[in-house]
Amino acid sequence: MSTVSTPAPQFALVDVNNFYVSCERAFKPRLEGIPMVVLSNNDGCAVARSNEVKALGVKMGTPWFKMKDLAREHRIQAFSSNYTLYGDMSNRVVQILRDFSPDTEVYSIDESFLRIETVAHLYGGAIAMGQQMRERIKQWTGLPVCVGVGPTKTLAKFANHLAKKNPEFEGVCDLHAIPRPDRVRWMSGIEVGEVWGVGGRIARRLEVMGIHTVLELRNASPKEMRRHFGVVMERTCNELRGISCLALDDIVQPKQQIMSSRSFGRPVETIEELRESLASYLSRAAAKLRTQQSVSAAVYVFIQTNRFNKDEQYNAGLTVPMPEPTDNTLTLTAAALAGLEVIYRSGYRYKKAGVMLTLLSDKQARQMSIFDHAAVTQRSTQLMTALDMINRDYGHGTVRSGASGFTQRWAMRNQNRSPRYTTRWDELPIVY
DNA sequence: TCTGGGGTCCTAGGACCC
DNA sequence: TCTGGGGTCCTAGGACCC
Repeated sequence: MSTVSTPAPQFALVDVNNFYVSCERAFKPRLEGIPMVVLSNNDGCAVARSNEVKALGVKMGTPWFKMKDLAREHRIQAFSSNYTLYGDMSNRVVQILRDFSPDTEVYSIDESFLRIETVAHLYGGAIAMGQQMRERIKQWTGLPVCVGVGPTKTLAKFANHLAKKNPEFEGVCDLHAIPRPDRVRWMSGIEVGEVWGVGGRIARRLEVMGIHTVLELRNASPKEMRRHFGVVMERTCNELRGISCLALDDIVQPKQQIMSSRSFGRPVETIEELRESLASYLSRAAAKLRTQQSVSAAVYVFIQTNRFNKDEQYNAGLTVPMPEPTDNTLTLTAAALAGLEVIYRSGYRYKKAGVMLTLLSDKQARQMSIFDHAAVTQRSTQLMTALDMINRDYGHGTVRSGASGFTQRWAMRNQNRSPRYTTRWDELPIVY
């Protein structure tokens, strides 16, 4: 009989408050306290809002043109998104977190899960550990984070929500440290739609069943949840009860599909411009494909008109199988453009186009086709490696296929992007 | 004039096989 | 006249996430 008891799992969820907004503020402290938003690609929607803007009732995803009046009235500052900067800041936060616990899952650009049950005591417990994470991340990157701790991922998310919304937690909430009656009170005060895994659709159906709050979902029967909504909801329900069903995904799995698409800065009608844009998206997707050392056996290409317009709509997509899996930008581009020829119809004003690489597999393990030619494959790999190196060192798009065009009049709008402070020598911040 | 982009997992139902 | 049923694989679509 073993006398060694494994400690119960303890998950921490660390997320950066208003991540994109906070990244901008880290380099322009004068923006602190000023209402501001960061806009999606094409300066379309607000995808990050400062607390001041949230207080004005602006919802996530509000189109910028719809809030212009409000913006004028309250002097809301708007920034175009600067993904190079955000990606780099995100990596810095993850580096810091890995020092606290090696069992770290990077869940999204601004959130990580950590398993902390074996290390929390080194810092004086979960709450003290959370406070030290906050301090170090603030000091080293300038970013504010909140920490939620619980026995399951779903409860850690819930705790994080409490930490974010309620100042009395001082940015760190450990559910275990909250007395039971208080936990019940917190759970009964928050809408069921806030639970991780419960989206708008399911929340509405739950409401009809009389389940309105987190507590009511926690107290529902998991079996019944499964009957109505499937295994995902059964798991969510169990996780709320403290039964851990979702493990930490600390090993990064290669993506199963890689997408690149954009809305155009203005309507596009000609096939020439669609060709250019698709070639340019494809080179991004293929570069990502090579980064994860995969090859793709099929390219999906699609074009769409503006669904918000009253014009006649045309949406089309086509999957083009590759004769053999490849990571070569030029081969994949040829396939995508062949697909475009099939689906293109003239006479429409296109708003968006994109490509998706699918049927991905590991490049090393790939089956050689009988037509495969070692020398050809090797030349292709060398060419792509050189391309990736140049674009890495001199900025993406430095070397690209001629098919992607030179003027790129279809390119997205991006009117107010901040400098890429941390990744470009010529855009370094200057301190006077 | 202006409305993002990139993912995952699950399930139902059809195709196909024996 | 009688015209099965179960298993597996694949795909499309729905739901969710940030």
